[in-house]
Amino acid sequence: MVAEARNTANGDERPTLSSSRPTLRDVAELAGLSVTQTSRALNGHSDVANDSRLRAEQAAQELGYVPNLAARRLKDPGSGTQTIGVTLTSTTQRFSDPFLGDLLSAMVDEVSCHGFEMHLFSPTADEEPVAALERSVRHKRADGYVLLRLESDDQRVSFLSDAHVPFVTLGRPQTKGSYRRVVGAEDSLDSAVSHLVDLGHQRVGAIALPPGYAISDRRLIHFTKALERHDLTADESLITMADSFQEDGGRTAMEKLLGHRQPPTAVIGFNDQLAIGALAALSSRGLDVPGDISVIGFDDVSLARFITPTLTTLRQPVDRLGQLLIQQLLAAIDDPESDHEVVVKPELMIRESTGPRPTAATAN
Amino acid sequence: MVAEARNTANGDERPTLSSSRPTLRDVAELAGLSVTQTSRALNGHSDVANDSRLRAEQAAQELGYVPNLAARRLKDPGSGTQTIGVTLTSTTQRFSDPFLGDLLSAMVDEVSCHGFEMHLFSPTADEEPVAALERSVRHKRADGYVLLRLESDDQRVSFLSDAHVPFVTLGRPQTKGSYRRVVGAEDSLDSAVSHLVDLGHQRVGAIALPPGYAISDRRLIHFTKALERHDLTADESLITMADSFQEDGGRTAMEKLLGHRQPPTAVIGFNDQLAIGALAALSSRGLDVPGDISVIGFDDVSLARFITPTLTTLRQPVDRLGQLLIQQLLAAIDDPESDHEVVVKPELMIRESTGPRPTAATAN
DNA sequence: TAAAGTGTCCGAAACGTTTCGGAACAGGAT
DNA sequence: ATCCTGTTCCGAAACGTTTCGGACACTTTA
Repeated sequence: MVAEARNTANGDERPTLSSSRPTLRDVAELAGLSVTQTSRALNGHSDVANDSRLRAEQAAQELGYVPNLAARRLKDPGSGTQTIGVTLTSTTQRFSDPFLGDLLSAMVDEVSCHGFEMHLFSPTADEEPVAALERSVRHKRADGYVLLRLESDDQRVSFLSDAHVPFVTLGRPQTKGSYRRVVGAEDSLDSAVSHLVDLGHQRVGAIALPPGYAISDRRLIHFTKALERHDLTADESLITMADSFQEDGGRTAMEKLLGHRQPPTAVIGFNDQLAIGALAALSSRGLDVPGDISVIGFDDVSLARFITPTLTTLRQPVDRLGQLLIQQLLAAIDDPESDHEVVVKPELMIRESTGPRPTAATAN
Repeated sequence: MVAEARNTANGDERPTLSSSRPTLRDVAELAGLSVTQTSRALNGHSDVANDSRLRAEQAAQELGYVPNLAARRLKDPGSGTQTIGVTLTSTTQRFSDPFLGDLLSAMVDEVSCHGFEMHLFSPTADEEPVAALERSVRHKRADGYVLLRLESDDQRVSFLSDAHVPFVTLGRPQTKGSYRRVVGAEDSLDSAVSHLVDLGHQRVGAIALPPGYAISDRRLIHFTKALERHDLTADESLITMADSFQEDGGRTAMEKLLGHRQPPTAVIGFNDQLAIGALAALSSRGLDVPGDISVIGFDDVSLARFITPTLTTLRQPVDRLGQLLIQQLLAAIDDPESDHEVVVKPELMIRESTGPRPTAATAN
């Protein structure tokens, strides 16, 4: 009878498709229930009869009911936004890096698998990196955050820790605190150095990432450790800091190394873009790779297999990294004060850019 | 008297700083105003005394008041989310393309300049491309959308048009409707062909983007037009569709072209990744670029300057594209039914990968 | 003096949801 | 009859904001 009253009231064919979205009240009327019961039915509470639940669900279906998130959040601020935030450090450190681009793609996919959405933001030009994050947190835009391109002593980590907001990091900053993180294996660079030593190289140089980032320090430390483990003298002058994460940084760094009075016979770029920049520098000097000098990269971006020579590099399983980051973050959202570290081991992909140490070692 | 009652009720020193965020009521009490007036003061309405406005602002400042977005949106659904949505077509078409990565970066920057946030999403593996968009629209997650990687007859365009949701596209789909779009200049490929003709080339091949995308068709049309304009016969067999946007697609396409009984002496890849894949194919065949064959790309990703040989390519001003997309979208949000097209002209960057037509033309 | 206008203010209602407290009812045990 | 238990239901309040309509005190105009 209630249903009948509804039908005549609303017109014949269509159930109030008129203006805006149907509300819970509309569903309740159609189902012949109170708003309360309809809410409980749709949210799977226990004290609702099976029959009622069915009617409620069917009515919701029929009306194309979609709950109003604003209202829900207003009533129950703890309900969360079903959104995760991803933040970049600065406007100049961006997705030009194909590694970051791929990582982002992987994260987007994993996020939607879990029914979440992704919120992406960066500080404006005149802001501190942490400012954009503060804004997002204040507005409760996301349930948790992924921090990329960590700085050595990253303010964002301490801010989120203090605010008790869940987050996950790629890489391990110096900042103390309990949180979840995904990091590369400690000994990743060892296999690269090992490979070079097997080929007879003694003087192994490095093009390091710009200082100030957590990952820069880490890779540097593991590189020197790897050298020591192979009884090579860690010659400080064979390590050059690049001034960017991109190809041009790699090129100028390589040129600096070639100016050395006794240049290395092999060089490891701490990411693929740096290595590719190094290759460009070598090519324009007329040097042959790997004939005159061997080059190794880090990340294994898709391009590494398509340049000439193809690039020997430490492969990071970028899809898996993205998945892990999101999974860890969701775990952190469920259990805020947790502390966990997932280690992922890069794998050396041997290609054309590495070869035996040249016999007459003095190039240039 | 009201203020006095308030004070005694709340205790002496602190104005209810206890637990969660301060509300408008707290600000009002501190300012000695009604909630109504405080709201109007903070929102810059006209019927509030200067003195009151000052007190309200100061109180808000002191309490660190941040308006509750959920409540605001609940009351006034037209107020918008200050968010724009960016959607990708499918999970496999992602930011591996450095062009898309750079574009996204540019958009993120521009978005934050305008005080907006960005919402990024993609359909899950088993969804239609339009499904993720529908979800986002239903939940009113964003005020408008940027559509990338448009398909020839893109369902998302018609869906958003029908739903009267503002959006902007990169490229021009076939779907009719009035909306804003940013497109490359019609004659972009003409300068590339012109350059090759100047170098004496007669047989110019193309590695086209996979079919089904708006941009694929467009570039193809302009390519053949450019050939005609230079009185070259448009030999269909010299045009190969790549089966992906990435390097491997370019490689296999190039190999196919090399299998031609009379291969082209110059090839244009319709994006840089395809061109780089082509270079890889040529290199593994032992062919010299540009000695044996010239190669041109499209986009000018940062890498184009660092491979060997450096890549002649049509530069897309990616930062400007990103800015324009966002600006157009914001304009569309202000004026929903607008129709506008912004044309951006790519510029030919001549580098090492193009040279004179080889004298003994029959390679291989 | 009355009417009309101006500048400033406020109470109350509304947005759509969830939840608290209790009500109505059935059945079984006392 | 009375009490208890359990199931199913609902009214009303609450979340924090904006806005509608009206109110008050003054000043200007007729």
